[in-house]
Amino acid sequence: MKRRTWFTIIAIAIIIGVYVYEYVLVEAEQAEIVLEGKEAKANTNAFFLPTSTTNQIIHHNGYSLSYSEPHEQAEWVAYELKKSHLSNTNHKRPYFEIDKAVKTGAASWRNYKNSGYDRGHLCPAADRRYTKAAHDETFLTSNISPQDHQFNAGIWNTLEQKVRYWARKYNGVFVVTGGVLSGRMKTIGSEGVSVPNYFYKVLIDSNSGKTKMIAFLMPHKDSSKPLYEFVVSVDEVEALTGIDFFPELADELENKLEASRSYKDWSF
DNA sequence: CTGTTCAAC
DNA sequence: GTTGAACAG
Repeated sequence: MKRRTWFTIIAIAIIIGVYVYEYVLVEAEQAEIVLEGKEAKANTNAFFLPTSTTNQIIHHNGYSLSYSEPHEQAEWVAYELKKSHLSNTNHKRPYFEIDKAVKTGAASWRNYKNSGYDRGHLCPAADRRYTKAAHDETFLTSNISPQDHQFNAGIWNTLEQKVRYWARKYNGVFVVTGGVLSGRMKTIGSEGVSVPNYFYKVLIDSNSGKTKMIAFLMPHKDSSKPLYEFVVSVDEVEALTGIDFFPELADELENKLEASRSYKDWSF
């Protein structure tokens, strides 16, 4: 054979080799994500997970989420905030990363760049400070929603601090949170990330005596009102979002707790 | 705590 | 790209 023919054969072999190598890498990565998901699921209190209206639930080690592809964000993020999770350790704030576990492709952080909106955490970084890994895991684009800075640093931040206060006081709480992804919404970035008009937070405590719930629904703007002014029933959040929050709970208890908008069992 | 921006390496 | 400091509520 001519030397040129050999060059051609070797060149083709190299190209094929690279493709096969990359294919194997991607497969291995996917397998790893699935495995991580399974391990993570074992860590989460699956009993309290809501239903997914989007059919795409993802389990990370520190939280689970249901991703809405049309809105390029999670419809809910859920996690258990144990008393033992509360930590004062400081970790350096990392860059946000695209969540590779989202099969339909999670939003890029670039959508938020110069959008005028914060990359607002759903599972707050401050709730996962017990390890660096747990902290950094909250910096995935599947865990953020566009939030007005005054809102995020204001009333929403106040609510997040109250959740930590309750986790301390009641020996842990289970948290479900997200933006209300319905109605007319503004979008940001080339991928069209929806800007929710409301954010909600639903809590359940089954660690300190009788099971209790509380839900908050907040317009996406800062407020100086007291937190309890934003308390609604879980049923109201369900009606707005289409999410069924605690389907595994015994129906009688679920119906009773979710219909109530009383906050007498929660100390402010 | 919640974040963003900008300069230097 | 990474890192660190300054800034704002």
